[in-house]
Amino acid sequence: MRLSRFFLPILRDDPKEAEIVSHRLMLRAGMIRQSSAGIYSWLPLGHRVLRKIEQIVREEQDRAGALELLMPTIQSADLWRESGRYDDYGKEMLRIQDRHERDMLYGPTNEELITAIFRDGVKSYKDLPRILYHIQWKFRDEIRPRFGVMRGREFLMKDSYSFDLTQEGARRSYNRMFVAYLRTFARMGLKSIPMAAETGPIGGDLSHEFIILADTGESEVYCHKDYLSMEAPGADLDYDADLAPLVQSWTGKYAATSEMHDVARFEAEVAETDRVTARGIEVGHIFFFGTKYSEPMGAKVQGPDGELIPVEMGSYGVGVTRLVGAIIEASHDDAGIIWPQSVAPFDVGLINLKAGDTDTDAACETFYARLQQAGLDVLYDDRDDRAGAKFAAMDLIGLPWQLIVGPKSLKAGEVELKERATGERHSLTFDSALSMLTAAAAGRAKEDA
RNA sequence: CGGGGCAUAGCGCAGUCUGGUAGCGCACCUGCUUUGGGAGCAGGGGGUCGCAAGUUCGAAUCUUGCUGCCCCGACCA
Repeated sequence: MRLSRFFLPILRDDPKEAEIVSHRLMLRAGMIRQSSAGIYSWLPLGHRVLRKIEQIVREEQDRAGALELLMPTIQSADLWRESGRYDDYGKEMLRIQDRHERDMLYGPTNEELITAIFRDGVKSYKDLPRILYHIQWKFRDEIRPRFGVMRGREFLMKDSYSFDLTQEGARRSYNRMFVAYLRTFARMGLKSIPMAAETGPIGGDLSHEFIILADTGESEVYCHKDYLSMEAPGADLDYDADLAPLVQSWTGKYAATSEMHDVARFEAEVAETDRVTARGIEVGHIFFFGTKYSEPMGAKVQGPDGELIPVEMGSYGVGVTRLVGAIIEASHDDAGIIWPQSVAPFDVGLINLKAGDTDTDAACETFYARLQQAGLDVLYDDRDDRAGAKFAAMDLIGLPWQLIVGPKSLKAGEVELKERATGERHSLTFDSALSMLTAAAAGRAKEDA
């Protein structure tokens, strides 16, 4: 993509309404614009990141055996009356009427809808277990939206729902999603830690929040320091194997958000030198809720003995739009965003330091073509602008690599390759730079495999 | 929903107290000079001053009502 043809409305000054760093940077980098409180338009740069995150989530869901579908944003109130939540949900739910004055709502979540779909389509225990998911816009009329896309009213969410015959089966589904989440967040360059969360109506230990650590995170978290060095399972993981030991290894030590924090337990279970107190952002939440919806809504299957059994369900959410902000909170510096390679809107920014100079232009055109041929996503800054302005813009939007091409280095037969994360710059031939870049991209592809 | 604040050009702001027909920086357009970390000079374009009513010869400025947005708290992926 040539920057001269792209839509990238960068702001030099901080918009005053943006308090936290991710919100400021997203506005300044031309990723989003606010439409109204807690509702945002995603501009091309932001949209690219959103799609990349969505795709990683999708791939890991698929890998774990979940099946993608797509449910509507607008739902009928009748379904919610079946579960009893129409009256319980309160003002967070956006209620609307169609032209026939039928009560409708903009879905804040999809338990009712998925349960209805499931109940109409599945009658036998032989069709279990299943995990279904979709990635869809939700609306929750938060009392006070804030922090940009981190707590918007309209947000993109991946929500999965598991259906099992027994609680033991539900635990296996839960473990699948648990492990899928470890991989999902790791692929985005995030350190995520599962933390025990408030258990639902069923109780038990099947509820976890996935927290990523960021200095500017909204909640205080406490955990054993071993979690910081644990590696998410690799791509060779067999989801059909018994995942319980793996889940156990990620839940065996102390980890809690401030709501669940128990100082006495923390101090008893974790040696003083192993205690970590940090700040975190919740990016995923998984829980088991048994027959809460299947019972009242009649989602039952026939068991081997012919009896009707309400299915055991769980639900598993990932805040896709929130992740965009969360990644920035976890990865930025004074100059701007620092995208992990896997979610970066482009792999590399090609900077023409002297647009209009025949030799430099020609070299850049060649490099641009060759980078693309190598399968790299390139943002080519071909604008006639000052070097400083180009550096500043490229640092702000945070592409992982900058390939800097100017007459001086060209004369020496070289280009400069700058790594955004470290600021390190290497002078080298274009061919060497190209192999470094393709190696970095290959590394990313390998993680994905 | 309680408390506080803001609303003037794309962004950041001044002007409001003391009414006289809108200004600054950045961004944008044109030209010249510049050119490796947000250049200089000159010339330009862009605003129903959030909306509505009122007071007045005259309202960004005063009065009343409304709306939107932000911050702090209770709630959340």
